[in-house]
Amino acid sequence: MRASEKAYEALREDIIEWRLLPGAVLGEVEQSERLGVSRTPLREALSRLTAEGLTTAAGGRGVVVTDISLADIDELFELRETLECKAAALAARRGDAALFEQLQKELLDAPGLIGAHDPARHDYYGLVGRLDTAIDAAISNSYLAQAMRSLRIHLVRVRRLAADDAERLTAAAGEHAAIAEAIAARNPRLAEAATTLHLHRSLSHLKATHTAH
Amino acid sequence: MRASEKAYEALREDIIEWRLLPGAVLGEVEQSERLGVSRTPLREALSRLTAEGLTTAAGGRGVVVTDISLADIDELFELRETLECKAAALAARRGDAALFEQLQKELLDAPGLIGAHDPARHDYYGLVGRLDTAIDAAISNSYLAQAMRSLRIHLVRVRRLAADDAERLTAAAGEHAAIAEAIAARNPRLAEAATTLHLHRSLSHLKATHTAH
DNA sequence: TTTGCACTCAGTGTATACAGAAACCGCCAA
DNA sequence: TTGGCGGTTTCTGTATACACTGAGTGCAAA
Repeated sequence: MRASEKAYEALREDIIEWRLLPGAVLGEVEQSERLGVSRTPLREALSRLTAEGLTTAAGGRGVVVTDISLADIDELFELRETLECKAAALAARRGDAALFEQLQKELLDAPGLIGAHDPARHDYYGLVGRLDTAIDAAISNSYLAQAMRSLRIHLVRVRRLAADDAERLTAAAGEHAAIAEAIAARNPRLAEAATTLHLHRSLSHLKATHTAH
Repeated sequence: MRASEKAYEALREDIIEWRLLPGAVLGEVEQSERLGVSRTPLREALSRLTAEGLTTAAGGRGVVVTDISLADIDELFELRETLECKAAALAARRGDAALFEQLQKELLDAPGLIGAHDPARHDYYGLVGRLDTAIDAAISNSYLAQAMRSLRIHLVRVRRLAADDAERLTAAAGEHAAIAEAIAARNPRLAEAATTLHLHRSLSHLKATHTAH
């Protein structure tokens, strides 16, 4: 793997996992020594992070990890609803019904996954990730897919703020199943509605746990 | 101005103005000599361009200018309609009515600008740009605004393909005026409808002139 | 005591040298 | 004639040295 790639992955993980907190200054020399690469590939990594919005250039004094406020989360979900509703509707028109039927079945069995001994919810998030991937492929619109990918980077970071309690995840799995069902049924409006519902519930849960802290 | 910024602007202009055609290979040494900067800032410029989708990394052999097919234009407008309709609706809810009333008036007078001796349509595009900026500001959603900005980079490039005939520009000015009017009237659904109409007409015109070539 | 200026230093921005990898060309063999 | 293999070459990827800018601090003067 290229050194710049390695540095990028490492820094992104550190930011998403909240090991590097908002406001932290990422000096080029400091980080290049920490990650064992030279300044040139590290600069490239910082450029990518800044372009994605995970860091911001603090004129002259390195880059700092961007903060995420409650207002940001609202904005993020506003865009997310716009993009994902459109994506779900398009997937319902263009997607492979059999694939989404299969995903629906697996999602209905997801409560079993959540109950299992998997602290990181690896299986569950993997399944949800497969639904995302399937939708991305079904919409066959690279620009929309790209916009959703760049959005998900921020969402993963926000997700870490919320308590991943089993109750919410079980409900979320059901909502995801409803989305998959609507797409499999080739019903764009229903897919949109199911997505809207899911996102509103996610946001409510997020805000509830966030304000609790 | 920083050398990397200078290189980025120069390359972006060259690509948008179709001086660097799709498929053109941008070698680091070659371009750094042409633009009078060293390879390091040029690499940063190429990274940004690739992140934005104007170029793609051609594994091992530099980066190449990306092509834009008719299918790409369809995808681009699919995303554009999604984002701009949402933006227009939000602007209608949150925007400053007086500002958009003013813009509407100016847009209704735009046919005068188009008739004037201005081969680059500088005044006209400036006015449309002010409407875009006003909407960006009104939505007060940095993520949505960012998504729209990255989209516009590609759109400017596509616009150069279409013949900027006075007839179409005059009609477009009227459509823009309708959008501004709907926002000023604080009517989200109307703003959305006006935007949908405008984008469909733009796309039709684009396709008509494109297939003519 | 406060304000302004200059000096210092840390850190980025740029250039360049070197290493490694991938593609192209030519040659040889089947 | 064509396919494969190896050398050469040119490119990117990385490291590092140097320059310049901007901020912080300390001292002096009002």
